Order: sequence, then structure tokens, then C-alpha cells
Amino acid sequence: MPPTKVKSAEPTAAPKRQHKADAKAATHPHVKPRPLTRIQREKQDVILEAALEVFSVHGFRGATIDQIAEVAGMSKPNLLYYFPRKEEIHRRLMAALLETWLAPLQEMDADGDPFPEIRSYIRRKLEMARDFPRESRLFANEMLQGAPRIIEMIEVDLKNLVDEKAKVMLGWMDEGKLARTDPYHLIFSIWATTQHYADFDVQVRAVLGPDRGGEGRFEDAARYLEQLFLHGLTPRPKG
Amino acid sequence: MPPTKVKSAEPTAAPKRQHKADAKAATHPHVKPRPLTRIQREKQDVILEAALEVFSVHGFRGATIDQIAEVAGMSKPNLLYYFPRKEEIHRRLMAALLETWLAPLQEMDADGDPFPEIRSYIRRKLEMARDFPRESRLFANEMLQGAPRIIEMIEVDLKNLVDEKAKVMLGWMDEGKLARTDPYHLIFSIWATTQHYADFDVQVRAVLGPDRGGEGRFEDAARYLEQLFLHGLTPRPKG
DNA sequence: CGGAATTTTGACCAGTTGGAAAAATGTTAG
DNA sequence: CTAACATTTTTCCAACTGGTCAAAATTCCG
Repeated sequence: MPPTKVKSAEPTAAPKRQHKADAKAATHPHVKPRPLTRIQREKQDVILEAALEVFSVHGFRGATIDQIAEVAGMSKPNLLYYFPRKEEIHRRLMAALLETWLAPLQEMDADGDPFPEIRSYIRRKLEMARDFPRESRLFANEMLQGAPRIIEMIEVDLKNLVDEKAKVMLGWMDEGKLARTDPYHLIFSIWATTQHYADFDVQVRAVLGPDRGGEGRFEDAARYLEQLFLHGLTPRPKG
Repeated sequence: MPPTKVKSAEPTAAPKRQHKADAKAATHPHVKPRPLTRIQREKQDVILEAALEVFSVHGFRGATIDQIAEVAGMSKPNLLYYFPRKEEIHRRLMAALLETWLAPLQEMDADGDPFPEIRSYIRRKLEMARDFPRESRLFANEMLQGAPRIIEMIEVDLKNLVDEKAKVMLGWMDEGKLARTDPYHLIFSIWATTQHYADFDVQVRAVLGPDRGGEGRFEDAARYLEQLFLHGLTPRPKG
């Protein structure tokens, strides 16, 4: 299993109730907060890791601080010393997640050829589903709830990125290198098919059964998806 | 908006604290429970509808009886008169959901030709995503949590159905009517791409923007998916 | 109508939840 | 070492949670 993954992004609000100078500083936007101590960084990471575990399964409302604290191996008040409230933990997770989430699509290169580009985009997304299923589920959970906590990021950052890449694809279509179709729905279908292996993992495993449900399923999925996106399901004379 | 959808399946445990004869009957498996009154049927439906609304957004743990009762327009104790506990409501929803869920795949006809069959399967699933997004999200929520409450149904009923249809597809492939590929992942990709429009609706709408995010998105999706599953993304000489 | 059965309400309860306060215990720079 | 700071624990709280119970209100049916 890969390391914690969701890294600490953001300037990070310092722990509450620091000494008076800092408390004052908090009200004074020009003073930069004292840098985090080693313990602060470590503990925050432990907490975020635990929170990822819990939020990704139960969603925001369904997760409890107690639960997260237990997974993190500390007491609830101790956890609340590092993150003054539940929302704060979730916010941090989502902010880090979004970055991770956009990265693979960002890498799609307008100067490359469509099929290698799309193929490796699919591979990267599939690898993320395999290596970071909890992140995928956290994201899915937020979506199911109507994305109340990240809707602006979706509407701005994500939309801009997709708009940009859609244009790239339209360019490829104009050059005759890619079938003329709807680039937005094309991107949706890549998201859907790849994230499915993280979000619906139980189902995938149950349906494939014990023999085919092992780690090999990701390779099978990769092969299948490559064929789907390349040629669809129309039989072709082999050669 | 379509009608309540998730219909009342299952023999339905009668309300608690009925008169003594019935209370006795409950312990005596041979006596059939008194049939439901009109009010019981109506109120149960109202409750299930409200529960669908709430569970589909917040998941099992995140949803509260109070919340459901409020949406249902009744007091919590009143609701608990019809469903003695939270799990009971959820169980009923899931049981009805599973039936609805399997239906479209069941309709896939081994004697038909693959492309019409697959095409109309995709259409039906897409229509379900459009008309019953809450059911889709309820299902997705359960999956994200590891399907604790329906895992056996997935492992038995769903698996059997998929196994059966996978064989049908293999038959088509043997006849050369369908590209030789993995039928299980093929089915997964249909589920993923269609349900995406219900489960990730916010994202889809946000990315498409106000102009393209209207109801027309389902038609666009249908067109795109048809092309994807038929020919993939390889450009073809038009004719 | 009138009595029996059903439905609804209001008061209540024990356990959980997110969080605050402060005391107790480290840790570290001078 | 010790004062200043950082961390942890203990105690506590009000709001919320799932659920009970008896009494009141309503509906049903002969």
C-alpha cells in the first residue's frame, strides 16, 4: 500500500491557543504564522491519513472525530488541538485531493498524438484508482453530496482545465487524428470508467469472483479500456 | 420529476405494538400478519421516499431519522411507528433498489444482435441515471462504504446475472458479431459511464457550464457513448 | 352512533457528538 | 536548571442521536 498520499498542502493554520503574541498575530494578516514544529507536521499528517480513511467511507456527516482520533491513535481533544474543527480536516483533505486529481489531465500534451496521450491518461487514472482508492472515494463521496465544500473549485479550476483540454482534443479532431465527437463527454467517460475501479471496488471484486478479482483486474481493465477507446466493440478482421 | 420509484417490495413487517393476537402471531411463524391498512401503505411510501432523499445524499451513518421524518412531514416517533428502526428503512430501500437495478441487464436478449442489445442497454441505463438519480446515488453510497448491507445480494444475484450475460456476450464474440474482449469489464464500463451522469451530476453540470449543462446533456451523452462503444475514438472515413 | 383498533403526539432517556477549558505533562532554548 | 512554550490528558458541556412509552387523538366498522 502506498504512503499517505494526500500531502499537506496549504499554509496550514497553526494550532490554537498559542502564546499571546501569536494569538494577536492571528488577527493581524501581515504577520506570518510561526513555522510548524516537527511534531505538528507529523501529527497533522497522521490525522489527515486517518481522516482520509474515515471520510472516504462514511462521508462528512457520517464520520466522527472520535473515529478519526481512534484511527489516528490519539484522543479526541488531542486531535482537536491540531485541527480546531471537523470541517478544517475535511477542507485540508479536499484541497490536497483536488491538486492530485487535476494532475493527470494537466499532463495531457497538446503537442503529442491523441492516442498515446489518451492512452497514458487512462493508464494514469487507472493507476490512481489502484493506488489511491480512498482518495477516489473521498472525492466520490463529496460529489454524491452535491460537492457542497468544493463546488467553486470544480466550477473554476476543474472547468477551466477541462475547457482547455477539450480545445486540445478539438484540435486533434480537426487534424483528423481523432474521431469527431464530444470532448467533454469523452473526458467524463475516462473519469467514469477508471474511477469505477476504486469507487465500486467491492462490486467489481464480487462480480469477478475470487479467481479473477485479484490484482490482475487492473491489467485486464487497462487492456479492455484501451480496446474500447481505440476501436469500440465493432469486430475487426484480425491482423 | 418521476414518481417515487423505489417501490415497496418485501412482505413488510407490520407496525409494532399491534393488539395481543398479532403480537403473539409475531412469535408464531405460521400465522400470516394482518394485511396493511391504506394509511400504512401510504405512510410507508412517504417515508421511503423521504429516506431515499436523505440516504442517497448522506449515506446510512450520515442520515438521521429526524431528517427523514422532517422530509416526510411527520414526527420522529410517528415515523418510528412504521419502521421500528433506521436499518429497517434502509433495508427496504436497498431491497427494492436491487430489483430495479438488475432489470435493465436482465432484458438483454441472447437471441438479439449485440449492437442493438448493447445500445438499448446503454440507453436504458442512461435513462435511469436521468430519471432516478437518487436511486443511483443510494447505490453508489452503499458501494463506497463497502456494501456492508447488500454484499450477499451482490455476490449472489448480481454475480449470477452478470455471469449469465457475460456468457451471452462470449457467444456473440464467437459468432464474430462482437469484438473479442472481456465481457465483465465491458459491463463495468457501461455501468460506470451511465451511472456517472447521476452520481457525479454536480460535476458534469459544472464542467459543461450553464449553456450545455441542461437536460440536453443526456442526449449528448447518449450520442457520445453510442459512438464510443461502437467504434471507439479512431477516426474513420465518413460515409 | 359507539367501541375497538389504529395513528399521532409529547415527554422522556441513555448514549453519542462536536467542542471548550484548564490542568498536567513534556520539550527546549538560554 | 528553568522559564517559556508545546503537547497531552482530564473533565465537562450542550446539542443531537436512535429509540421508548403511555396517553391522547383519530379512524374504522358494525
